[in-house]
Amino acid sequence: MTRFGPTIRAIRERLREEDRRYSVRQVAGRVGIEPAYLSKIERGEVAPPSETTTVRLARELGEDPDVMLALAGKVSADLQTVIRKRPRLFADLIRQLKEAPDEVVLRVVREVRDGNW
Amino acid sequence: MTRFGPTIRAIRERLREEDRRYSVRQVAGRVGIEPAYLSKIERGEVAPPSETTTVRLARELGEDPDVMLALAGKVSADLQTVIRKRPRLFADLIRQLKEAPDEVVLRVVREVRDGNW
DNA sequence: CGTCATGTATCGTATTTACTACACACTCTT
DNA sequence: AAGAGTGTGTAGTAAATACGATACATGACG
Repeated sequence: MTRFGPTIRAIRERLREEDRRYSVRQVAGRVGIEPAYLSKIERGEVAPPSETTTVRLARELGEDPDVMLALAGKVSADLQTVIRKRPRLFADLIRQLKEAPDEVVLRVVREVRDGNW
Repeated sequence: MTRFGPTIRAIRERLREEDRRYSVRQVAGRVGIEPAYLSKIERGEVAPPSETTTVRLARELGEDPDVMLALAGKVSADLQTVIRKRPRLFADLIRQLKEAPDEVVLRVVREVRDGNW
């Protein structure tokens, strides 16, 4: 059901065509897990790894951690912390934006970024 | 470390002063857990319960589920789903609003609610 | 005084999460 | 042809999660 593994594999293999340092073994080594484990992750034989491992993997492969976490079915712990500090506010906000088109969300992001509060 | 248990206890005891149906046993019964378990939760002897149980408990006690989940150190699964569908967008938005005062967030919520997209 | 309800102590467990360790077969290079 | 490197199969595990079941002591109540 999860496309996490295959996606990782695709990205790694793409990188590997230009750089031999992107073998299962070497990547696993740099990320700090066992090669056999990475292999299983890539084939979806096991569930996606922990947040920490997922983020390290994302960085190693030059991908956006938040996107990879999403593929792994997770939401970064630091985002959760922000939400948990003001649950009503953020719950409302997120539910409000649930169906909103990308542009609307983007406009809000920019508005707040540039906003002089 | 977690104020979840004591908060639940306080709320339940307050309700109980006016209604005997808010004993550990009866509440546990309606929520669908063992009284002994609820007792341990309230005293913080065990970690806060699962999302499902937390939400049922919140409803039973007339409290906001999102707030109770926050106290339990969790973020509602449906909010996480929303975020996971557009991780970059929502990650940006939330980090952007991390330090923003309540009013600013509130203004955004209203703006989007009334917005005619 | 008996019984009924209260909260709690104790013990146990199924399931999930997140991995490690080792060995093996195959391929590629030199 | 030998060695290095490649991916993977198999087996196992420590820790966390999320509870259930039973029994027990205490106090209130009629």
